Amino acid sequence: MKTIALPDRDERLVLVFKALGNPLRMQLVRYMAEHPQCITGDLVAASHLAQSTVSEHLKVLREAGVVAGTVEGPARCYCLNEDTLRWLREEVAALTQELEACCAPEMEETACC
Amino acid sequence: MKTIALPDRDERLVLVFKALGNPLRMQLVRYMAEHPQCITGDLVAASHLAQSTVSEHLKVLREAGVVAGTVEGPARCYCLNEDTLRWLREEVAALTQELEACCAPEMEETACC
DNA sequence: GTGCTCCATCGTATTTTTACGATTATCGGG
DNA sequence: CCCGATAATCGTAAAAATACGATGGAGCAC
Repeated sequence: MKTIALPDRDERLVLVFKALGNPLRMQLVRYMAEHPQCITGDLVAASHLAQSTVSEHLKVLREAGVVAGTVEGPARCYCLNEDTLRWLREEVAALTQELEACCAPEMEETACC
Repeated sequence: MKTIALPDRDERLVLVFKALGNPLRMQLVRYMAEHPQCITGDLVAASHLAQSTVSEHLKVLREAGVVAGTVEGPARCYCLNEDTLRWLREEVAALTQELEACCAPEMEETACC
């Protein structure tokens, strides 16, 4: 807690959550899930927003490791980073499990949970 | 896409991601995972921030359904909402699976992914 | 080289988030 | 009923995120 920095793991986790915690970026991610080989221009067209805006959002997703963008001729081909998504799923699962180990069996009346 | 609202599912997903996409809130969640019966005051003490600040963050987590706060005498007992975390894990898993169904086997050279 | 297409970055205005102190509300104990 | 303890809410200031047009840069065709 306090002023001390978060462990790298949580820092990355927060970065990924923050990247996914925006409506447009969520839509971009969904679009990429449905269109595995898409280019920035496709995403711009689908979003109905300015090209620069979409580009900024793609940067956030890139920096969080949620997507990868490879140069494909003059364009850039974007796709989701499966490793990150798998890692994210496991981190969320770990949170749940940590809980079950604590709150699990017979403490119904002891307190809130 | 466009100006049309997101489906409820994505709206909720964004809300949860946004709630978790903040360093302090992440720390609060971790604290709750380790201390299943904690009170607002505990979280305030651990965070070294003003009580009102922590209370606002707890509100964000509550409204996203990430935590539940039950009245426990004059205090409020907070704990993680396991249902939400399980749901979140499944949503993330669904994203990954959707991808694997598309990009899966032998398209190594066709494009970026 | 010139030009063209595609995209990232820059500068800026607007909106949202964050953090704080002060205030208000609620629950018990006397 | 009044009090003390515990938290939520309000008002405000500072910081960050968002969206845009304009500019700049990299790749390819010619």
